[in-house]
Amino acid sequence: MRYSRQRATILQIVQLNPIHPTADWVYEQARKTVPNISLGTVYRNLNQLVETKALKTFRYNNVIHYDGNIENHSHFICDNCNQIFDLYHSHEEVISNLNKISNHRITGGQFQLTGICENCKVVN
Amino acid sequence: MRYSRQRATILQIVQLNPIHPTADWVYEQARKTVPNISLGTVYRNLNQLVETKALKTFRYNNVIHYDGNIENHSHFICDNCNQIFDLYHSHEEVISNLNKISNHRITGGQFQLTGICENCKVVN
DNA sequence: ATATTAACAGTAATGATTACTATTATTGAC
DNA sequence: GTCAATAATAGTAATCATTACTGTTAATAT
Repeated sequence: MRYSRQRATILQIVQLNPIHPTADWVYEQARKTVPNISLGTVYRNLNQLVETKALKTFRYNNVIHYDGNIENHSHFICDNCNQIFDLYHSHEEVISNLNKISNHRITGGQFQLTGICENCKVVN
Repeated sequence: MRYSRQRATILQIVQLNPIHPTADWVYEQARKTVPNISLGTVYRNLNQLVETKALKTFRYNNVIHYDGNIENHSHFICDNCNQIFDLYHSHEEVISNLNKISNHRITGGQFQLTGICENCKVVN
């Protein structure tokens, strides 16, 4: 994999903005640094970065979100403000509990939680 | 909501086939009963049935899957054969545990587990 | 029986993502 | 430093699941 300014920029944008951005958001940001970068380049590089495990992804509302946080964690999405928060808990524990009640060999999983975030709680 | 043969057929197909079918699969089945049903009708009715809580949905691999099982349950997808299985466990317990470690008010969630199913376990 | 209108079939549009292609830029060897 | 080989790019076209639109059909209340 050869160096490119575009890829470096894209990686940095996702890593410095822990808001779980979409390709389109990354594209808009990247244009500030590399004005005529193309959306295709953004998608291609994001996918490469996911492949090399520099980034993670998940899908929410039909759209792929990219995550510079590659630790094992869940996502909590506020029903009120739609912000996406990271949620740290023992995935191993949940998975080992599920393996106790199932005959499958469960090895991984994605947890997407919803509710009201701590900021919106006061209001609602 | 007025009766229609199309909607009745669609509901029955999803309810009788607990394979978490996609709109396209439902469409192909429905054509056997209502030969010139249109894909748009399938989508419209599936969405209506979700709205009236007769069906549930989840997204996997970019595609919406419909589920006649409206009980609270998770999905386990085999990495080997890609079959989607239902997984019953106490969502309440997982959620209450997460609420202990989080300041958000977590009320619901979707759990998508992966691994090797019991059928593929023998081979792999 | 008939008027009202929800639901339909068929088709066009949408929106996120991916594929294609001629051009540009990185990199390793000289 | 120069240059050849080719990975990566910009720009654009294509794809694919899903939704929207429109004139026609059919369910149902009177």
